[in-house]
Amino acid sequence: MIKLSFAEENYLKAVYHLSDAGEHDVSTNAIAEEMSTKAASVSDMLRRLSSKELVIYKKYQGVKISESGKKSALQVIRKHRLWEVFLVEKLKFNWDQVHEIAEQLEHIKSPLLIQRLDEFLGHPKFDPHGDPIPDENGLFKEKPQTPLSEVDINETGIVVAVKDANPLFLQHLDKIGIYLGAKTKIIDKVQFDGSMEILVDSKNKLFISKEIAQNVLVTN
Amino acid sequence: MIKLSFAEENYLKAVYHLSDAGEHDVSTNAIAEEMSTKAASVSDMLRRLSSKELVIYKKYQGVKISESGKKSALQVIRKHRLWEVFLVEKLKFNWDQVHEIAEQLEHIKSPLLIQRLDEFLGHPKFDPHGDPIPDENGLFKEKPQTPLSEVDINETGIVVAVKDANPLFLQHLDKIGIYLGAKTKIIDKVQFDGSMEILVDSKNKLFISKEIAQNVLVTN
DNA sequence: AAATAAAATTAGATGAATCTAAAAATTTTA
DNA sequence: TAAAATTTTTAGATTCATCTAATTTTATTT
Ligand SMILES: [Mn+2]
Ligand SMILES: [Mn+2]
Ligand SMILES: [Mn+2]
Ligand SMILES: [Mn+2]
Repeated sequence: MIKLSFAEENYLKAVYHLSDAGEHDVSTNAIAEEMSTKAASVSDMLRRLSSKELVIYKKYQGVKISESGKKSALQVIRKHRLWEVFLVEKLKFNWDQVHEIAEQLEHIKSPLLIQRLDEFLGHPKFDPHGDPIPDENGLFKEKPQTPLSEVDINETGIVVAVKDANPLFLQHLDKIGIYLGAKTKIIDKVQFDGSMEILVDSKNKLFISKEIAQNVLVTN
Repeated sequence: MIKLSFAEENYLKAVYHLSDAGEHDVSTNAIAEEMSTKAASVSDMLRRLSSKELVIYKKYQGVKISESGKKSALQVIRKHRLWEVFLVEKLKFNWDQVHEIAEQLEHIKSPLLIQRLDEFLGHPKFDPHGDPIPDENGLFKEKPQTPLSEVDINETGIVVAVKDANPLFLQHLDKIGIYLGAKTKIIDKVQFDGSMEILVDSKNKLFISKEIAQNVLVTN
């Protein structure tokens, strides 16, 4: 695996995520949006990544991540999520504070460091947002998960992940008492606006908006 | 404190170290040597650092670090040394393995991260090589230290630091049984080549070269 | 004090990564 | 399907950090 620049790693991660792990093609504009940059910069970078065979790129036709690109992206994602676990478990950060710092730490190059960090953390399988941590070979398994918005009335579930790591969203979840591991039961759903009433841990009754319901993932 | 690039931080550190904490001026060639780069690149960077008032630079006259430059350099050094402690104390790295990785980690920008790391490590005052760790304000105190080469026959001491963090040197110290905290007593000194015979922890008799003796620092 | 050597700076290139503005290709709509 | 709108790429700059080669300044020798 060749040594990539921070920018190359960030682009690869964006292509990987936007393509749903390499399932479908990704547009230049989608990447520009995700990375808060300009389409022209994206075109330029795609040309470079393509010449290194990290992506499959045909001008005007969108881009796909290659096998070697996917491998690199997964290692960066592994590092990102392990560092997030470290920050929360060891340094007592809140889950809304870790993403930004992990964006930097994910680019540190030292396989031994990551191996030791993984051991130190006890080989965690999920990060503080419920996202799976790939192993050294890029392998991982997801928990089965459904957005609260799609759960039926009277059904129960356990919160296993959040779809978005936006700090404001996470802080809001903190405030209303939703966290990974919380037990949920759907009490009522409002067809009109997609909001719902739920019971958390058999004691807290909450009204949540459609936006919240769509971004909280549960298993049953 | 403005945000500096990795390169700027590395140059500032080099100027700080080569000038003995800002005591005297530093030559362009010395910096180039220290950083394994070319004098032309150094001149260029000094011009840029000077325009940001991080160094005091007069063409052909050498460079001095400014007060704000010193402040920045000390924060990078603080991060470097805290990360080294983390790697050794928590991730079980050997003291010869940590410098390279800390060279990367020292550039992570997050004051809160460093504050938390410092707490997590129990506010260490020295790094794995015996170097002092500056506090948030850049303040630190050195242990009084003398190179073994300057200790008189029959005098004892405790190893408190090493002058060089070169992995080969540190591995050699491991092999012969010299470590931070070891008790030393000078048995004999050879005028001819500066080598000496010492007793470590009252039981291991060692012959060490001048090079070793000059780079092992003790207190009495 | 010249001549020579050494050290340092400048000139001019290069490669990454970004940008704005203009041009080209593709998609949508009328 | 032709026109309009949108998306994407290219052209041309800019900034940072580096390099080699040439020039200039300073230091050391005869
Ligand atoms: Mn990143
Ligand atoms: Mn995460
Ligand atoms: Mn560094
Ligand atoms: Mn050190």
